[in-house]
Amino acid sequence: MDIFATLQEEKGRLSQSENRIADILLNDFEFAVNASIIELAGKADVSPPTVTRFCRRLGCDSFSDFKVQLARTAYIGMRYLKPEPKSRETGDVAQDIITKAQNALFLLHRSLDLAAIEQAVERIATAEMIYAFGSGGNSSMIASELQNRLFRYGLRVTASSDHSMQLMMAAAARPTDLLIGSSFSGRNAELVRAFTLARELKVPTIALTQSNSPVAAAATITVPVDLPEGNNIYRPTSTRIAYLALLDILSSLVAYRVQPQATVTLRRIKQQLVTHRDGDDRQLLGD
Amino acid sequence: MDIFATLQEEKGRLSQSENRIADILLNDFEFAVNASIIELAGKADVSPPTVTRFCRRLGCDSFSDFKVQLARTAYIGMRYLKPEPKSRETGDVAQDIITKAQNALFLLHRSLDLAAIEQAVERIATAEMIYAFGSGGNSSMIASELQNRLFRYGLRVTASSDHSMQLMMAAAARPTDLLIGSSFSGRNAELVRAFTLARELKVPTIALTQSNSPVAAAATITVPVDLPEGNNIYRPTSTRIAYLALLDILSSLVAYRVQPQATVTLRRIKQQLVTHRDGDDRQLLGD
DNA sequence: TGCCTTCGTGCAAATTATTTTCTTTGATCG
DNA sequence: CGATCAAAGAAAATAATTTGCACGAAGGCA
Repeated sequence: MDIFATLQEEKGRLSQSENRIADILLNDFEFAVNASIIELAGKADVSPPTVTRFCRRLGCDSFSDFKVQLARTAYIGMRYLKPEPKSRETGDVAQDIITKAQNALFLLHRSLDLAAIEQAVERIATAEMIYAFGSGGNSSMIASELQNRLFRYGLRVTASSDHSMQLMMAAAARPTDLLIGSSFSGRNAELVRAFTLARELKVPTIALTQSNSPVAAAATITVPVDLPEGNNIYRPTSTRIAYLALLDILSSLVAYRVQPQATVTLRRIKQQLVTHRDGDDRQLLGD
Repeated sequence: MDIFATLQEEKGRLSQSENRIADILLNDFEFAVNASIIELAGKADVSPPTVTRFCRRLGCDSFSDFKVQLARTAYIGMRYLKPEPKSRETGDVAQDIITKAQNALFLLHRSLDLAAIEQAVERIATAEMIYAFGSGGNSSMIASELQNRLFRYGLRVTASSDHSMQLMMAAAARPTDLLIGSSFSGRNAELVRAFTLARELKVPTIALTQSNSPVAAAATITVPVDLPEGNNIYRPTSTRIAYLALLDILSSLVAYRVQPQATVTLRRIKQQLVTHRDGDDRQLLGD
């Protein structure tokens, strides 16, 4: 549990003075991590003991424990408050992208719906056939990644980014099968259509998408991904990285769930690769 | 600049006592961030002043500044020392994957070769035609991502994951064109063959791969990605996320480089999507 | 209305942590 | 074999943090 999450929860229950401290944390965070308790107290117009009590309230042992926690979290967690990269220099752009990506991961982690994930894993692990759908570049990558992951565990899976094919596949699917669809925006109307058809045919569906979106509404299970998008049109979507991490989580859990089968299949795949390539065993399962 | 990087540099120039302190940082990091100067000094069998001097040496103002810096960096930077997730519980697996991903990004950032990136960007921005190659699931994703990104900026690009096609395309390419190949392992022999052919034909090549690998050796420019791989076979590769971030960096820089052209093309693509879909302007460029 | 309790707060003292200064030790080099 | 210097500890000085206590305001209850 990180300190900003706790702060969020406690907020409202805080007193006036404590609120002033909280404001400084949120507004002048750099100052807060570097300041001593006296400086911080001074800036918030409270006495040092009040700061100590504030820290305790947030679940820290002491002021210095508090600062450490703060520094930990904030390295990642606060950066999304900073808008745009300093310059177009290579180094700055790189820094900005890395930070945003780490941040997307941080926010994803914070907002993960574990119950939904568990349900989804169960469905994936037990489906007789899996159809992974996604279009538009980003989501189509997610769909083919799903295929790329799941077939390694011995599951039957195919991916499609073609709307017509998706509809036809949905029509061909059976109630023991499973549709998984990804939509970053949640407003892919064709995916909604495929999901709706699946519902009529009693084929279960999993959506990886924004909650409260048309796609989410049309699915049996929604694994929500709710992230703020940056607004630089050149800088598409650290969201993609969050989705990929979510895929990692899902497929790792699926792997554990179907373990014996997965080990055998992986070994077979690896053997194929090694025999077929240059015999170096260190290589990855798929380059 | 983070503290572990500094530690790396200074190492060797440190005295005996200072080395003992450094060891504790590296081995029992959790202890180090939480300990007081006295506890830390005690554990390292040195006096408190020695610890203070050590902190100064590493570029910090004081011990507490040092702790803050440490906490900041280490939240991400040290986790790769921790081997495996605590359990197979959903929450732990999620935590583990997110951490590893953040970590891969951290390590990527630390090891980025900015000069190589700049050279690559220049080549990409000025190529008449770009061929993106990658195979085996992971790298093929990178190749198609490259296509997915670059075409948006008005560049001419195609991707292939098919070895035979890659060879034929390399044979068809001209010196004003560009081959970009990705290989996580660096030992994709077919990619080496395509690059070698390109070299004979004076077609420039960019490799996104491990340095000191056959693929790197065969390329005109190598943008190195050197990351330690986790060894859980079920958990393939937060490396993929690092590659994707690198792609983000490259393509953002390319976008800046070819700006006017990029804006026009993006607007056209967006217009197509909006007209074609449900008219909601908030959607992403490609779902 | 008036008393009592509770909570939030600051002050000052006590405690603890950190840094500075001074000194010793041990190694290196002419 | 000293002279010099870096390294490191001891003790003192300083600064930071916490604790104990008391006061005052707000709200509940007779």
